Amino acid sequence: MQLLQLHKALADDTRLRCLMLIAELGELCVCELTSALQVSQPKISRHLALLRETGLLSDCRQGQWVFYQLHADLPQWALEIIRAGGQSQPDVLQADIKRCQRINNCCVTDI
Amino acid sequence: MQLLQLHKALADDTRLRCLMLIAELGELCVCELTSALQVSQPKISRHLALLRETGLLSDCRQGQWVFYQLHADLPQWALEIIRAGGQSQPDVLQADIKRCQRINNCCVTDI
DNA sequence: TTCATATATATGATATTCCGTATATTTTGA
DNA sequence: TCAAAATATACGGAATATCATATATATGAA
Repeated sequence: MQLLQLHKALADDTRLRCLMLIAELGELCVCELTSALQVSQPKISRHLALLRETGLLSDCRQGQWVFYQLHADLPQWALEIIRAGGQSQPDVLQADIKRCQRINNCCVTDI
Repeated sequence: MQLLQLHKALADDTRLRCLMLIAELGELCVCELTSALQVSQPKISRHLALLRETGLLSDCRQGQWVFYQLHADLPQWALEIIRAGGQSQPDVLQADIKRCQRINNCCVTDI
């Protein structure tokens, strides 16, 4: 993971919101992100694939669903960049979180 | 200054190195950055202009030279992202610093 | 096996970014 | 006023990125 690659990965609105949402809420599946960001499924999938290839996210299939989470091996400086970014626009993040309720969603897994 | 704009601004090798160098050394002029990064003057100028327009840098003309520095009004989260990034590749940063000696340069201003 | 759901990928068009080169602007000193 | 140095900008062209749409793959249930 290189610093330049991280900035490139986060230099897109869809990817940035996906990552911030996952950093805040833990693991999320594709359909949850689709409903939270209100964008098409192929678009979400493409961007998640890039975040995975960059090393920012890891995926884990559970049945029909694929859950994405922050990659376990992220270096400290990357975690700090992500965390600092989360403080920049709490309103945007909160709005995405609101739309991300698992209630009424496809994949209620636990609780 | 929006988080997305910051990541876009730093999603380029030339801009990233310029910013890291300035964050580390304080104010630098265009010719110093040109010699440190070994890239053409118009290329440096164009990228510095973008960093300035994004709000990351401010410029200050001193005679023939224009010095760039971190913008004074940067929010805390932006400073944290910059600082964390500086820890990611100390070797690259040190190499750029070495090439940035003011000795033999055009614009030795003080000391 | 067949169908429905969730996710991934391919494709071609559009938009954005980046670069080299040439040229313009500003400042200093002769 | 002229020349030189430092910096900025304009202008195509080339490379990248992004998107919508269509289609493929994988899983679970009937």
